[in-house]
Parts: sequence; structure tokens; C-alpha cells
Amino acid sequence: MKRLVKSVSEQDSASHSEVNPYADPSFSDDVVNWQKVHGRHSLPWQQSREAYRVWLSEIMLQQTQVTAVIPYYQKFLSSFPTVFDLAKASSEQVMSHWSGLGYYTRARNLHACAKRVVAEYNGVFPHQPELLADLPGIGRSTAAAIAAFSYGARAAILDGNVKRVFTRVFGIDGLPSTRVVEEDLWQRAEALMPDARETEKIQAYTQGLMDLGATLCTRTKPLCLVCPLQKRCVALATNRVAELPTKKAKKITPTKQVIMLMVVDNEQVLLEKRPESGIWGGLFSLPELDFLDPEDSENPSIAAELRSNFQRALDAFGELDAVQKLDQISHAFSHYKLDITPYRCTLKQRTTAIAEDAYVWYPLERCADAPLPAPIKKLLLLSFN
DNA sequence: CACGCGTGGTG
DNA sequence: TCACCAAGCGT
Repeated sequence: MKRLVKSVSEQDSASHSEVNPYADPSFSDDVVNWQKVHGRHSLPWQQSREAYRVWLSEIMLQQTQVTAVIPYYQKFLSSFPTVFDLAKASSEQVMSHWSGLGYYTRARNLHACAKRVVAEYNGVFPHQPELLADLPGIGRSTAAAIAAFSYGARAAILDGNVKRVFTRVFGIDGLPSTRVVEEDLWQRAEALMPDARETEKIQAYTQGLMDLGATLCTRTKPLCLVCPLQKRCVALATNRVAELPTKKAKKITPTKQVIMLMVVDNEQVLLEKRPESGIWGGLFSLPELDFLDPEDSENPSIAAELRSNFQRALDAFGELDAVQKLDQISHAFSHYKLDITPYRCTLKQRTTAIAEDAYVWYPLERCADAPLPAPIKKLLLLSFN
């Protein structure tokens, strides 16, 4: 459970924002005036202030680009028009709709959040950022975005766009993910908001910060010449735009190798449900075997080696008939690389008693709509279409 | 509190 | 080709 009560120091700084040394009314004026003329107004989730739609879009947009989100947002809304529809959907339905969008914890939290909003708030998202941030998948910044866009609340966002704009405009060194820099950024975010009297200003300002970061103050090749903040931009004045925000030192990404079994029988493929935590959590995928390096064994035939190693895994599913090695797939995550060696297996006879709900025989014709990781869905579609 | 968590686009 | 992300959150 997250904290619902602000500490004394937080309350103090919030209620005395007029003496916050970072306060500057002209800053929000510049952002708002720019947003009204040059900002984005036609995105699908900007056509309504309904909290359900704002929430859905904000969750999808976490660490994810607009172009990737749009088709998912539209399909989600079509299948689950209201928070009630989403709350009563099955987890498999929700995961199927999220399949391919990544960061699947978001989908599980989305579903859990919908259920809580229905159960605890009669389907109405609360207005207070503190209550929003207590819901699963909604952190401080997303809570502020929902409260601002849906209800006109005066709440500060601090997403990647804002961090990039602020570190450049104010010339802030240091990794934005570190405690000290992030606290400083939050203080500026709180101080620089427009006055609360007009909700339109809050919405235009919040959207304007996001639009500035997304369309002008981009990671590479920022369009400083047309930026409404160019006169006050420290990074531009000191020729450090390319250096800010401070980048993390790159780490070497390890490579993992797995064997995946594509067990096919009667136009169905055997899928295994993955654990809720970890990579591809909550999705179905192909059953995995630890990668076996052929160099380790004393050169048995591939078929014999595979039979002996696969049979134990396949005992649970049926009697093995044939095994065919498929082309290796290389899939890059943000933090490691996965080399997949898929083997297509057919059965002489399927075991009648399959292991509980951990496994499911899935019709090949429905794979396009299955709750699968992107590379696995791609593999299956390529194999059977 | 630094890290784990996906994917498709980009230069 | 491949490194590096892009509207953060939970632990």
C-alpha cells in the first residue's frame, strides 16, 4: 500500500509554492500559448475528457510511443467501452488485447485497477491525485496527468518529456533517475504549474509540456529555433543541448539461449502459461527447455539427442512422433538478448490428462488473437499461414 | 533506490 | 547492423 498522506515537509513545500524559488509565471504562459497554436490536438485520446479514456491512454503511453499506442487504444476502447466492461473481462481477454504492446505488468495492473474502480468507486475514477496514485499501475506522474486532463486538477506531471525539457531549459546535470536530481525536478514541476483558476490552463500546460518534449525538445535533433523556451534555455545558451539530459552509462547486455517446443496436434498448438512475474509475465508462450549445446554431448544424432531430451518434457503432453528444428530467432529486450531455437514436434497420441491450467491446447487459427509475446505470435503466424 | 520490465522505430 | 531509446511503475 502506498502512502496516502503527505509528509510534513511535502505539505509545507506544496502549500508555499509561491515562495518556491523555482516559481515563474511566465514559464507556464509560454508553454500554454505555444500549445494552443502548435501543440497536438487530434490524438485519439484527446477527443474526450472521460477519465476512463484518459487513464487507458496514459497507461498505454508509459514508456511507449504514440504511434505504437494508437491501434491498441482504439481496439481496447472498441472491446471495452467502459471501465465496467474492462472490469468484468477475463484476464486472458485483457492480455490478448495487450499482446505486442510490451511491459505486461501494465496490462495486469490495468485490469486490477478497473476492478478496484468499479468495486470501490462505483466506476468513477477519483479526482484526487493521491487516491489515483493508490490504484495499481498509476504512479505520481500518471495520477497527475489523469487528474489534470479529466478533472482540471492542478497536479504536476514528471515524465520523460518533462525531464528532458527541464534538464535542458534549466541546465540540470546528473542522472534524472537519481534521488537528488529527481527531487529537484519534482520541485520545479510543482512550482512552474499555472495558477489553478482556469482548468483549461492546466490542461494546455500539461499537454504542452508533453508536446514540447515529443515534437521539439526531442532526444536528437531538437528544434531549438522554434522553441518557445529558447530564450530561457540554459542548455541552448551554453551549447549543451546534446549533453542533457545526462545519459546512463551503457551496460553490456547478456544473451540467453532457450529451446522452445512448438507441439502441434490436431490443428492446435500447446501453450504454457508463464509466471505472473518476470519477462512476459501472465502471457502464454511456447514450453521452454534449457538450451543444450550440441558440443557438450558426444556427437549423437540430432534426432536421438532431441528425442531423449524432449521426451521427458513431452511425456506430459503425449507420445512424441517427429521433431523438426526451425530457424533460430533472436529477440532483443531492453536489458538482454534472447536466442530462441524452436523445434516443431508432432505427437503420435495426445495425453488425455493435461497438466491443469498451466497448459492449454490453442487452435492455430486463433493465434493472431492469443495472449502471446510478440516474437512468439510472429513465429506461429509465419509457421501456419 | 537502482533495477527489471517489451517492442518497434531510428540513425 | 545494432545501440538506444519512448507519456513510469513496482519492488
